[in-house]
Amino acid sequence: MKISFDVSRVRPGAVAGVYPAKCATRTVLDHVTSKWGVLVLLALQQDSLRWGELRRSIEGISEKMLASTLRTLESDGFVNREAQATIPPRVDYELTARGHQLADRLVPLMDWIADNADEITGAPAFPLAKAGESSF
Amino acid sequence: MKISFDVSRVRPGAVAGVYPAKCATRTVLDHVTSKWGVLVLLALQQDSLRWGELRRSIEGISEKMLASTLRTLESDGFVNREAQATIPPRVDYELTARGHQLADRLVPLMDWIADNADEITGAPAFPLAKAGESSF
DNA sequence: CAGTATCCTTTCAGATACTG
DNA sequence: CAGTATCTGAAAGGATACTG
Repeated sequence: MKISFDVSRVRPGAVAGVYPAKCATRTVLDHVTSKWGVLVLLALQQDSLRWGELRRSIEGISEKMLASTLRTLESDGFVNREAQATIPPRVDYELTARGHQLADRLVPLMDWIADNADEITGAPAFPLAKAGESSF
Repeated sequence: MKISFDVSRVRPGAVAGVYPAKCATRTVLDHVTSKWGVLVLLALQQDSLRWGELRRSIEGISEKMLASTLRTLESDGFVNREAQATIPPRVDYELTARGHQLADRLVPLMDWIADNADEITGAPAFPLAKAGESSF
C-alpha cells in the first residue's frame, strides 16, 4: 500500500497529534488499545492474578484472546509471567514497573469513562429524577 | 452467546477492574479505543479541523474510517460537526466539552506512550550511547 | 490448571466509484 | 470539498477439542 502524506499540507497547529503510520508510538498504542489490552492491564493493576482468575475477571474474553493479549503485553514488557512447575501448574501474571507506569495513565481514563458512560450512551442504569423535579 | 460469569469466583481485590461484558463503560471504551478513535480525538484536541485537514493529520486513515469514526464520536457527544452550506462545502469538527474532558485523560497516556515507544518496541530511532559508555 | 491447535464465522477495513 | 455506496480480501475473534 502506498501512503501519500504531505506534512506541509497539515495545519501547523495540528502537528502535535500527527504520528507516522508505522511508528513505534502507533504500534504500542495499537497493542494497548487492542480489544482486550486495557481490560487486562487494569485487571492486573491492583494485584497479580493467576491465569484462571484473570480469565474470570474479564467477562467475555476467550482463552485464545487472553493468551494472545498476554503474549503481546509480555513482549512489550508490560506484564511479567511467573510459572511454577507444580502439578497442577500455577501461573501468575503481574504488571512490570513499565506496566504500572502505563496503568497509572489508564486509570484516570477508565475512571472517567466509567463515571460518564451511562450519560454518554444515553441509557442510565438508574434514571433518577433531577433535583427540583417530581415524579408526580 | 451465553456468558457465564460467576463473580464469587473472582478474587475480591480484582473486582475493581471487572466490567460486565455489555455495560455502557465497555461500549464507550470500545468507541474510544477503536482503531482510529484516540488519534481523531487527539488531532482535534488543540484546534477544530476541517474534514480534509483531519484526514491529512492522521496518516493512513481512509475516508471510510474517518467518516465512521467521526459518526461514532459524534453520537457519543465527543465531537461536534459544523457544516457550512457554501460551495464548495466547508465542514469543521471540534471537540465538545465532554470530548475535551476525555482528551485531557488521553494526552498523558499518549505522551507516555510516545516517550517510551522506541524503548518498548526495542527499535530506538537514535540508538544513543548511555552515559559512561563509549562507542570505541 | 494452563494453556495450544484448529476450524470457521463475523467483522474490519481498504479500494474504487459515485454524488451534492 | 465532503462525503456515501458497494465490493472484496484480510484479519479478528469465538467455539471446540486436545495436551502437558
